[in-house]
Amino acid sequence: MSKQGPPLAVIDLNADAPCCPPLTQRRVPAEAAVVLAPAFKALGDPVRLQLMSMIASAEDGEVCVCDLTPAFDLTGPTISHHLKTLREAGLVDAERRGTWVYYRARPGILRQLAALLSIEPALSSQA
Amino acid sequence: MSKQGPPLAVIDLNADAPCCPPLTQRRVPAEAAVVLAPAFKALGDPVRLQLMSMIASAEDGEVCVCDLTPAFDLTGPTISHHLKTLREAGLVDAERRGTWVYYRARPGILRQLAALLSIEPALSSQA
DNA sequence: CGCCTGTCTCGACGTCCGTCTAGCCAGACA
DNA sequence: TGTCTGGCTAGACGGACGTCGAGACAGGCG
Repeated sequence: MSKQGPPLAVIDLNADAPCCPPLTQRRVPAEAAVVLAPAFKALGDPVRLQLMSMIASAEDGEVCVCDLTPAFDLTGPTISHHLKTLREAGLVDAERRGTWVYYRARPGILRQLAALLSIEPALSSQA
Repeated sequence: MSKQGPPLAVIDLNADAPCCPPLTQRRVPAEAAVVLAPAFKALGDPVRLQLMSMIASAEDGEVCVCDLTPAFDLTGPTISHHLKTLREAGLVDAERRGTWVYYRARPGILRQLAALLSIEPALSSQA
């Protein structure tokens, strides 16, 4: 392990402020690309994109898995697998309350991705 | 073929206006998810994310492949393959001029993706 | 005209992904 | 306490993906 220090830890996907300027303005650093790419990858499936949308647009900010599963022509385990992928990508959080499991979006990383793709300059806290 | 009208053709990834409201506001329709997911998938690789960034942030709006290849520890064919993936996802355009091939970003689809992830309401209708 | 440089295409190989079936665990209710 | 329902995990299989090497094609230059 001859890693040269911890240059990766600085990238916080849950921070409110974007980690990097939009990719149209400056080349994305390799470290940031390694961290952010899995999030894009997780959204790179039609089912997961819809799941993410259903979770993020939920009225109460959260959705029961029991409402997610019947919306697709897929078995329960498959939906569960996709939700796990979204969870491991840091896009959603899961919480069990009684009988049901509820999923909730993490706005921080969504902001990161949006900022990276945005055409406008990053008008956030960083001066 | 008892399709009720053409619901798929309306999704134009190169349009300036977003095809759908942000995914935090309304569930992404299945048709849109099928069209948009491949673009996210194409960005779901660290190499392609950096390639996309290098192309989109280029000074002159375009980059020569000969400037892209040496930036990675990968062979020429592999970079070419990644560029082809970006091309097939509609994210970039390629043009041969003389000896070299130049790549250029397509801002339309980038806007689509950014709008989909944005937290703010869609300020689309305004031209 | 012939050679050189730059880039893409094709084929191959190992790995990862999406989906399924089967089975297990946790909580609710009688 | 027994049973039912909801959701996750484990294992397997077919297909797609990432990478490479070899070869082909286009353009420039002497």
